[in-house]
Amino acid sequence: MKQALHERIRSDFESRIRSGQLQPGDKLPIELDLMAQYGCSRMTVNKALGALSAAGLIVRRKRAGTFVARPRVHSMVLDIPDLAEQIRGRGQTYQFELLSHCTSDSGPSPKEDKALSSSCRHIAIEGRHKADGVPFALESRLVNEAAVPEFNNADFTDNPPGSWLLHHVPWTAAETRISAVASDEPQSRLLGVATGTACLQIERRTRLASTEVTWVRLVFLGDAYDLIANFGPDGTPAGGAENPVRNIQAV
Amino acid sequence: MKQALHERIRSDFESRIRSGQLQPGDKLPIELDLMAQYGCSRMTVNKALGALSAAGLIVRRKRAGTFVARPRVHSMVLDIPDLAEQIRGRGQTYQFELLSHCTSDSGPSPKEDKALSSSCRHIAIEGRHKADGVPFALESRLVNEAAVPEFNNADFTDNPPGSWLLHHVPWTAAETRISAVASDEPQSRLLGVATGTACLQIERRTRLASTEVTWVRLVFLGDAYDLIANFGPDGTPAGGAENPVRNIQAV
DNA sequence: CAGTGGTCTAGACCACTGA
DNA sequence: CAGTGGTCTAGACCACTGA
Repeated sequence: MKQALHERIRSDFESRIRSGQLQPGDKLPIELDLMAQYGCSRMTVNKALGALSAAGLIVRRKRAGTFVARPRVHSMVLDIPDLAEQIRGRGQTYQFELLSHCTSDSGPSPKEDKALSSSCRHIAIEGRHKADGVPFALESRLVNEAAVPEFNNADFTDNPPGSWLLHHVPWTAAETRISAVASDEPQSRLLGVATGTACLQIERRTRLASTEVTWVRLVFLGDAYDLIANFGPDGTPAGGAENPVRNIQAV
Repeated sequence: MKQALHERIRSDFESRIRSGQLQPGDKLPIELDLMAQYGCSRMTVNKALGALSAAGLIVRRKRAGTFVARPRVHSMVLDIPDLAEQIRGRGQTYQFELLSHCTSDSGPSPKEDKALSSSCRHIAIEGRHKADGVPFALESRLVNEAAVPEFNNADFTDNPPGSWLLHHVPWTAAETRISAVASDEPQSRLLGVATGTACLQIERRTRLASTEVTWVRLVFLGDAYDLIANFGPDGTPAGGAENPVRNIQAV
């Protein structure tokens, strides 16, 4: 496949920056020079540099020129694992075990009162994620029935509800909260560990425009699960993350 | 300040998508129609839609047209807090307490053997983060002395080493690992909690091109700290995150 | 005040792909 | 095979700002 010229210019400079050949603060050639170097019009050069600027790799200042950005980090890119895919990628068997599944007209249980607005019918799911038959995570989920009518007919033996939703439901925004918690008594029983075991807890609310679609809380055994985030300057994903699942066997 | 036309077109459609007025799968007008609507040239329309496409909000297919994207999440944007800033933003006093600070020619301690390549001189720091005088996190850090010669003269009373490095050292890539751990005995003593308390552990390696700059491990009290991530389709930050620090008082 | 980037035009030819 | 987006040109005028 033939590469567009603006894309070649862009990736030329991206690799020079990522390799360290161009370091933060270094000056790039002015557009006029790049036109000559690449034998193209100014718009083509401008498109390439505009993309780098939008990605935060360079900073452009009138009259002064174009420079490699000094990174300021306020965010990074966190890879979201597909649980089933991850486990299978490690050559283990993945299994989702449905523990409970009910539809409710009333508001959510007190514990989850802020999860979804209580005015809508919702489906509540509890389940357990297993790798090679050993549980490594618990899932509590609420789904807005109005937003996802087909959810009740879904089958979760091969793919967990999260994967199913991701592939069947459009959404526009999500908020995730990551924290460490000590497992309580029921959780410990389901996970087969001592009460108070350190767990990584991930809570997420997903919306389609202003409609709440689903809320989920995942509780992972602390010594069985990691999240990995990579970033270059200003949130640009720099490299590929490897498998977030560390040592499921250690469970 | 006068807004560029391509930017106005871009934000017009972004808000229509985020508000739900345009939903995933909906078709956008073709470029020719948009030229007429906005009274501009095709390049201007193309630049606006190109930006939305690069952000993953729309999908463009030849002959078929332009459509609102069905989000596929493989990543999300995680806000990186500046600890001192966060704490002070809550009206509490922030303090970093240096517990140890030494320079070493030999390799890192066995525990951290993979942290930085042992061939270089490095500075090792141990410290404690406090909010209103109460410890809420521990920090272990290695710094490549060759990459950051000024580090030894830095003062960490007002700003922790992480903030100092962020503002003084250029870097190009970082990798972060997030997990839950149970505090060990020395950690528990320093944090003033029982051994085995659930903690959120963040490990990060930062590089400038291929040179390792610093490695850090932060251990937060689980009930004192959250991370929050927001995302729109395909990793686009959708909304602002609020303060990641939940209830420092609860320590 | 001159150098640099920001934006825009009015075209053009091409590549893809779905009706 | 025709509609749509992808890319590119050779200009233009302007806005900013640092030498």
